[in-house]
Amino acid sequence: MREVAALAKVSIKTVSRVVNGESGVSPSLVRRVIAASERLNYRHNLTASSLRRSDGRSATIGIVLEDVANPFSSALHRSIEDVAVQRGVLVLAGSSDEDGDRERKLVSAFASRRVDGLIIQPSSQDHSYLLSERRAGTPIVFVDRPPAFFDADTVLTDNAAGVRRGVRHLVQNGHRRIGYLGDLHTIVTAAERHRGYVEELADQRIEADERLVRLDLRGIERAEAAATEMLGHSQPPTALFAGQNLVTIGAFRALRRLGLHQRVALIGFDDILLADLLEPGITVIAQDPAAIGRTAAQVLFRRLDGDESPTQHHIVLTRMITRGSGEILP
Amino acid sequence: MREVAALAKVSIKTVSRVVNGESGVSPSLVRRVIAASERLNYRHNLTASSLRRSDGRSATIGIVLEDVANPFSSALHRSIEDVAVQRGVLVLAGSSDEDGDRERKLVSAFASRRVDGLIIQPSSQDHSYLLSERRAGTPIVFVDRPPAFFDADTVLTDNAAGVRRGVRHLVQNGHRRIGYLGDLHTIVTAAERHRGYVEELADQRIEADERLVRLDLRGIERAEAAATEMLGHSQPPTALFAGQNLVTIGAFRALRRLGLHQRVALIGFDDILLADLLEPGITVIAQDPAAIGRTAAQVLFRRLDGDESPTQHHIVLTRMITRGSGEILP
DNA sequence: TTGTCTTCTGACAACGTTGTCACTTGTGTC
DNA sequence: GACACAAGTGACAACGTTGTCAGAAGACAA
Repeated sequence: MREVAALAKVSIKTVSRVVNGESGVSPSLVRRVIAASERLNYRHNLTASSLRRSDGRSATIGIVLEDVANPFSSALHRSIEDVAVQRGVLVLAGSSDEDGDRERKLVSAFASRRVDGLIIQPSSQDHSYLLSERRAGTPIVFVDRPPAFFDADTVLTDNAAGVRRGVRHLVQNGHRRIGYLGDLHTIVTAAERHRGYVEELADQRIEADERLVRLDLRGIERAEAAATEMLGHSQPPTALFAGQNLVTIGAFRALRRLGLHQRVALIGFDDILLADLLEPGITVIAQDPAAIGRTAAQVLFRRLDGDESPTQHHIVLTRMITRGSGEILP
Repeated sequence: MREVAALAKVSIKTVSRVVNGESGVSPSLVRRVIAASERLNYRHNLTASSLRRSDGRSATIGIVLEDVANPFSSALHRSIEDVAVQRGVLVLAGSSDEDGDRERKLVSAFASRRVDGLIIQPSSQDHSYLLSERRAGTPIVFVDRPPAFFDADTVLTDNAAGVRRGVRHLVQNGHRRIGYLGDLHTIVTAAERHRGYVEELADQRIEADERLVRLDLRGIERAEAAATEMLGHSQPPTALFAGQNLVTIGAFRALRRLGLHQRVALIGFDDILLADLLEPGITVIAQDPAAIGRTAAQVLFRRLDGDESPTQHHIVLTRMITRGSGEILP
């Protein structure tokens, strides 16, 4: 910047004004400064700028995802990015791998780089550690799952309602013995989905049968094994509800291997790429990650613009996509 | 930092030494400084640090992907992140959407934030604009596709060889009329894959038939339409090679709709989630995005560690995964 | 002419760090 | 006891910017 100022024969302050597009610089000087910048290949240093600026903004936000490569998380990432670019804000992303410790380390690394805001898909069981960030003025929005021991804006899917919708669909098709396969019960969303199953059965006056419920199924193989076992019982379910992505795939594999995929109904939570090309196509309760990410980013930027209203809790609705597997009759 | 120094009754320089883990500070002072930092909830400011540091490192790299939410790109992202975290480096990611202009804007935004290095999955047709970054000392690595008008380290898939392997597999199974469906020919990798098809047919002494080649198929629908049309000819192909992800899905849809999925062979480039659950399972030439990302990150960090050897060009091999669709006989 | 106001410009300090260098101890050697 | 040397510590400037404030130059009215 000093060199540009020297070449343009102005003070560095005037260069700063031009670079920041401030008004009150005569057109002739603006031209000279721009010409000098281009000739010297000058690039504005945002880190120095944010250090000096009164608001200290870095035009960067940090997001903690479960895994940047996981389809749900990366869809969140993309829709957050789309809102951010419109404001010239860049996104630092990191994967927590369902590990509270990595989540904390990422937040700390983001904080060291003075991000303007944080969006977190939480893994940790206790978010009181975020109090210091909050005190430093960093807005924080939680997506997909609520925080624990910490009050903050959230954007969540209505998990229980989505499951209830799917279970009701199965009941309406005449099913009474509906199996449930769920993810780790410690994950809040998984617990919510299981609650939806239990409540809908109760509402439909169908007696709960604990032999038809298997939780803590992490990954495709576990789910496949559990489904295979459940279908081998003397009174097997006539329909299955799978509470998560990979669990759905595992359940479908089990049905296929047992030759039951055209006889036992299946509904899964979360859409699956190519689900329409399978035989039968898999009926799912689809989340809307793009809407979740977009909403979260909008809430975050409103906070950055000074919105100090009480914490907001947004719910994004699910949608049932019928493709065949959920419409198999008992 | 000043406050911490005051509370610990030392100079701010000593606090700096402790924060950076420099040797030569007596244990008692280290304890006092750490205690004071914790009491004041002090957080090291990396932006100020990198501004002052002689090497100017920000412990942040920037990556330009085609789309952070696309499975191939996000797998790259994840494997780059895995290498970066080990060095305490964070990743700024952005999507170019196959648009050279967005690519340039992202690079410029990264440069303003003084990233230590760049990894680019290029969209632009001319990378000479990167000369100024190079001159500023920022190492740059290209992944998936080579740069144009610019010499830099690359990590690429051997596209042509992968396609040849698949086509050879079809020929060995007795096919002579093999259709080719490809992505935009302006994308270098797509052109390479098409070249592999042409060359392997020539090697196998099979005459090229231009009615069996359709390029510039962007997206599932286009591919589905082109495949449908090609299969309707008087002398239809007995096998199809699909040069890209979505093209494979489109081709499979067309085969299914025409009831030919058990009669016409299909091999696709790039693996597809759930391809094993379809009927038949789809045989693919699988890339290894994790290996590409890992290698690229390793090359980048070696450059950051001072490696000034001539530009390196790494090739990551493909793997054929047979699942049934490629083993259908004519 | 003088005074007042507006518009443009620049000098200087400061943001939170770290590199440089000089100073103060303490230890060991002759 | 004098001296050299190592280890620990701090004062100060500097990194590249922007906020503050003051001053110069010109326009206009009295």
